[in-house]
Amino acid sequence: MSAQVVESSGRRKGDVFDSNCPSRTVLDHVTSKWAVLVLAALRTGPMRFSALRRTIGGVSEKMLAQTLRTLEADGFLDREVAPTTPPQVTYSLTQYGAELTEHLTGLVEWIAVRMPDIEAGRAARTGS
Amino acid sequence: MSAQVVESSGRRKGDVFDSNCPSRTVLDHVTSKWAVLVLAALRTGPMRFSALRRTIGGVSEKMLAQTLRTLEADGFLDREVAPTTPPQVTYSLTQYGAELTEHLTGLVEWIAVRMPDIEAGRAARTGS
DNA sequence: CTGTATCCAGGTTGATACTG
DNA sequence: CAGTATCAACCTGGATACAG
Repeated sequence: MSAQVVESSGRRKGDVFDSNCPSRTVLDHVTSKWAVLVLAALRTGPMRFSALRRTIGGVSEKMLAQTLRTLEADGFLDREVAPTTPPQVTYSLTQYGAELTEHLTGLVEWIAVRMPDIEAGRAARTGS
Repeated sequence: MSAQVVESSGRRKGDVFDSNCPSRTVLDHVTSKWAVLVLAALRTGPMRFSALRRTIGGVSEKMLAQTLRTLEADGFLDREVAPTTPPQVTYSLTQYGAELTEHLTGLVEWIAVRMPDIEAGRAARTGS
């Protein structure tokens, strides 16, 4: 799993530490402010644009659309348009998206659970 | 684990979907471009400033220092200064930092492993 | 409803120079 | 070595208006 080709630079292929590696681009995409929340929201099932907008507090239409397009281009999201009037667009996780989201939600839930301890620690350091 | 207090807004306490929740701040910190890489780098052991700078491709001194200060304030990093000349500053993960990093590296490694498939999928969509 | 286009303010980043 | 200060450039992101 960690046995990989070593280049002259001393970095491994697929290494996120390499600023020229494509995986850095993907990493930036999925760890972007809104992408994390979009993926987390879709984890429980497909959602429409407006539902995502309502679920994710503080997101603008522009940022949501932009994030959705990026994630779709990366192959993490499927976009399905119902030819009705008005149109209904539903987003869902692809298989890759679902795998990715498992890792992300693990992170998100850990933060949610540990948040009280984190804040307490911060307050203690500020106080001392 | 998922049983939490429901507020009038319909959001759960500690919910990252709430734009006013402190956990959103922490989430933004740890998913920021450089924080992910700093934490991943420190996973294998303590490192000094210059070593981090070398390891993480493309990071500037300013951004590295800024990221380190944020993570330290959040309680994920310890900063130890050796009173020598020139000074040597070593960074290491706290217990929280180590837990957090486990989740992050899971994500990072998944991306590294899946990268070929992701790129192939992207190429296929572009071509069609 | 689900976007896209445009404009613009503000924050983030990087280069550079400087300090302990 | 390990930063901090400053400044300009870039990009992000929000508001608004408009389109399919």
